[in-house]
Amino acid sequence: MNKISEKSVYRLIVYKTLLDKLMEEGREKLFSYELAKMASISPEQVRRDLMAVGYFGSPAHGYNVKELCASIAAFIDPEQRQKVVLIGIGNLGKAILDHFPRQSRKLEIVAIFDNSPEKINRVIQGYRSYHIDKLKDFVVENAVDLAIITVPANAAQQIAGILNNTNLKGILNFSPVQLQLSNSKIFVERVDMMVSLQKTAYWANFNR
Amino acid sequence: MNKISEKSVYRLIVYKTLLDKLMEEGREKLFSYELAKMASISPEQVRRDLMAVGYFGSPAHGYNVKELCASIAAFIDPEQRQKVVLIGIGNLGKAILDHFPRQSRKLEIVAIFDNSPEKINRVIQGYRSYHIDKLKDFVVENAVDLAIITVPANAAQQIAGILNNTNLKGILNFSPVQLQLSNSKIFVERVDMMVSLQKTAYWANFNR
DNA sequence: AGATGTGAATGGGTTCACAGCA
DNA sequence: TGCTGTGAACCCATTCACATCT
Repeated sequence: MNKISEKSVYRLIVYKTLLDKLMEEGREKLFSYELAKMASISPEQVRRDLMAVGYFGSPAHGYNVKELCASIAAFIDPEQRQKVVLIGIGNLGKAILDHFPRQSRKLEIVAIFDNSPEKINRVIQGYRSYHIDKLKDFVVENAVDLAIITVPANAAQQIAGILNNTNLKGILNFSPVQLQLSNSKIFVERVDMMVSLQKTAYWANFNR
Repeated sequence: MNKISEKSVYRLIVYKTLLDKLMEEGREKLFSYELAKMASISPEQVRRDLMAVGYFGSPAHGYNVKELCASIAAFIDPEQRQKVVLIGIGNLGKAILDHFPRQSRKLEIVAIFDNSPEKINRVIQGYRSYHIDKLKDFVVENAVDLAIITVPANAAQQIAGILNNTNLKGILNFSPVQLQLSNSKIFVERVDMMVSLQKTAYWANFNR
């Protein structure tokens, strides 16, 4: 595997999302500048990113949408199906369940967790819910790959402690807390909505 | 104002969030490496970022938490209070209302919008809701600064079109769509939870 | 001694510019 | 002609290394 930057991977996923939609609409080919415009990125950047996936377009006709899509998928999608758990069934957790693509080929939510009695041992939005006490055993026994943390700030580090001693591979952390993990095998991605909002406020006020 | 990078601003906001909590806990001083650890960043990076805000610590005692906090606030917080609207009162919108700091000095949600009859003309989580038809006039008449978009994919571009012709300064876009705006005065920050999840899946599988 | 602030070096990411192709 | 793929140049971000301070 060639080395590739975190940012390129992110953009490839964005391209893939756009291409999926184009494909549905029956689009057959497109040029780098078209994809660039849709993603608000320079055409050179798009071509540079595409070099990594090893699919080549034609100067005359650009890229074949279907083939390009397949090539990017081959590059970014994990080989095996990934088992995902979601922890924290509040509004944010439910929002993610809403957005989660049901027919995703590669990512599957296998269980959801909370500590509130009225939310556990039920089926919520089609997913089976359990108490957090069951989290550790569940992750270990089912070889869960990824966890999405959507619990409030005060509970986040406790969850991290539980997950720290499992074979988990990655965490997507939406809680407003920087998790401290000693297990450096676990990749952690953090998304803090309030930090993003403050960032927006800063740049909106004197952009440039 | 010295030029500063987008990433530095983001980190400064993270520092500020951490320092606020330390201050509440009564912490009085700290060293760069401590802040670095909490933010999972190198100490040099922290010091470099702090150069931009113009607050200087002492080699013997590090930084005074309260003063540093105030300096960062002076640097990143907008001068005026910013009026914010939220568009889309689904689970995601409600999640943001949950997380929104009520006593924020600088950011204030002044109204929320949706197109569903049972969600409008009410008070939801303490915020007044209106139909999207009212959005444009509201933004213009109240000189709204920022908009948070949490509507589904199919409605997002329509909202962007409405906001495009206002004096709005920034948009935080949570919808899974790259908004096309002709008004380049508007700063747009995009957060796509599903792209973040796929990114996590990629790096979790062969991290490094 | 053990921090800080910062010039200099390094490393990565993006854009430029152009050869090559249909 | 008008695109693609890509070396080279440029630019920005991070880290190193060290003079400086208490």
